[in-house]
Amino acid sequence: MRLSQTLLPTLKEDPVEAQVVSHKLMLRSGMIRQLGAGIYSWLPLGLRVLRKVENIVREEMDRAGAQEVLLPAVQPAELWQETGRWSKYGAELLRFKDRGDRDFCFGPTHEEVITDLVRHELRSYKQLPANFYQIQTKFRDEVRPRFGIMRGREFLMKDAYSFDLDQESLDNSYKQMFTAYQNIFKRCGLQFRAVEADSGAIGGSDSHEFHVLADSGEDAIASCDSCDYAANLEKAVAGGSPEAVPAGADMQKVATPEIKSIDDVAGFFNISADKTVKALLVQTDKGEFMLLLRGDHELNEIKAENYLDGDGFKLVEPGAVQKSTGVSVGSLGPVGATTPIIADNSLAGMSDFICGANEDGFHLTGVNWERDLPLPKFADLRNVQAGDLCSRCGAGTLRLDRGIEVGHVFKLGDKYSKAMQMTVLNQGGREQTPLMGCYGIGVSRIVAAAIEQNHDDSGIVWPIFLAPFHVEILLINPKEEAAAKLAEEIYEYLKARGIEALLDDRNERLGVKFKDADLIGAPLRVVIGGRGIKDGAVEVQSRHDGVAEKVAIDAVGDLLLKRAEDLLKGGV
RNA sequence: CGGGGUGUAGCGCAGUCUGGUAGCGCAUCGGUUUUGGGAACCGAGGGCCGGAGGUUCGAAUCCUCUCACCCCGACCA
Repeated sequence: MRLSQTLLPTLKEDPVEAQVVSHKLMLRSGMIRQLGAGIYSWLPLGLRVLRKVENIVREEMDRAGAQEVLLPAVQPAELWQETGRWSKYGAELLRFKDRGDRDFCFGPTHEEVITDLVRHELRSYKQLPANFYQIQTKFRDEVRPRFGIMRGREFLMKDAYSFDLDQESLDNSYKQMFTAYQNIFKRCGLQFRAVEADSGAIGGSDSHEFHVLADSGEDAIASCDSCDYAANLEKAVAGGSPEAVPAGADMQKVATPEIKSIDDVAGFFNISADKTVKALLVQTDKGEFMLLLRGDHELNEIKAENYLDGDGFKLVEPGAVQKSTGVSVGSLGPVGATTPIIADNSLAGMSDFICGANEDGFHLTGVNWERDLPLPKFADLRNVQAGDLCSRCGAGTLRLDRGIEVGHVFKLGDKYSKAMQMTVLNQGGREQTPLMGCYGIGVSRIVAAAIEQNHDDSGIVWPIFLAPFHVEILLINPKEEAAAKLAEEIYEYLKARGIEALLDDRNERLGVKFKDADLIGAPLRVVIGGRGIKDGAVEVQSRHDGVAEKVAIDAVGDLLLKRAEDLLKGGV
């Protein structure tokens, strides 16, 4: 590609709206431009990278035996009503009507559509297992889109859906996808980790997320320092239930005016927060519940919601707490409470703890189970913290990292196939509901994630397989005839041998070209013209380490070819 | 959804408090000189000041209503 004929609007300065480095660099390097909140146009440079990711994903999916299809982006409401998701999916689902006043949505995911297709077309167990995938634009009307392409509303996603006759076969399909995903992220040059996950709104049982490790990641992931346990924060479980310690103090009611938060309480009694117990009032369609957590722990709403198994889970507003219990939130406590109580596992061994007295302006000290209040139900309700014991091996401790979720695999079971009455005839000639799996990859998000992991102060440092170009040919001055001719020759030479080259043949000053080349981040660069050419030499430079070397003109074509091929072989 | 902020030339901003008919830097176009890390000088073009309504002799500026975008929060007892 010739830069003189390409739309590549680079920016000297960081755009004010960009918070994270990938967003800044994608704007500065002219890869994308924003059209609306969470909606972006892809310019030629960005599109090339997007296509690279897409092709890697496509190749690995094909290799894993999946078949590519393309499903409609616009979907009729009827399908979503069949599975109940039309009412359940909420405001994230972009809905609209056609001219006949019929309801439609722009697909945020495609379980319904693929199941509908397959229930009409698959009749026999002999056609299973089957796995269909597509690479397509999705729309999710996110509460708060941010970080550019990282959390956009419109984004490019690869989604795959597997159909198997029985659990064993599903397990196998799942494993195949898991392996394919590892291959994909490796080829993209990403540092990633697969973690256990909650299956969330899409539903199902087994589930893993693939996270690219980055400080700017929106998700927290926990991993054990001594075994291979890794899970996202929603799912991670801390191990080691503490031994019960016998009571040593009497229960006392203490006046605590203006003491509301756990920090206040800990400060007032001059103790650490882990000696306190906090009470939270939540509600579901099954009524109100009081949840108890150690003062220094955080509620994990997903765990609580799963445990209570009711719809409409939410924290009761402070005002409503007052109305319901007669106590303000700051003094809420379990002793004498009339709402059903569920306590986090970590409270099982606690003794002599401090909690709200269920009376405004008072707390209780020296509280003990069974003596002062009945033993409640215990459950895992909290987020793990760094340093917690590992629940898998019991020996290691957990650490927390930030991750960008780039892939997610689920075992859906028969959730959708059953709801949509998809059956095939089994070997015995009876109708049987197949089991499904679904497998997503955020294709556009990978582009951002890759930049988060591969950049320096000057710009992007692309891993070879995602690089928009393998080589940038930097022609110092197009008016310098010998140099221009040489640049053209190298350009054609590389192109003919399958090496993607960008020729900067613009009539720009040298500094501008260098800055843009750094931003764009092609792994290899050759500088042609100026003082070098008089000595019969050009300069070959690696973006990765910045090392430059003088190369004789005759040798440069082959050297670049070799360098590029080495990189492509090594996948760096 | 709640709170905060910003909309003025392609981009970044000043002007708004105190109304008088729009300016700066970068970018763009023409010219001259320059040419190994974002050049210098001379000249030029480009804006119904987010939109609608109102107040006024007069509105970017004051009032009302809207739309868009950005940030923070929605993990707290």
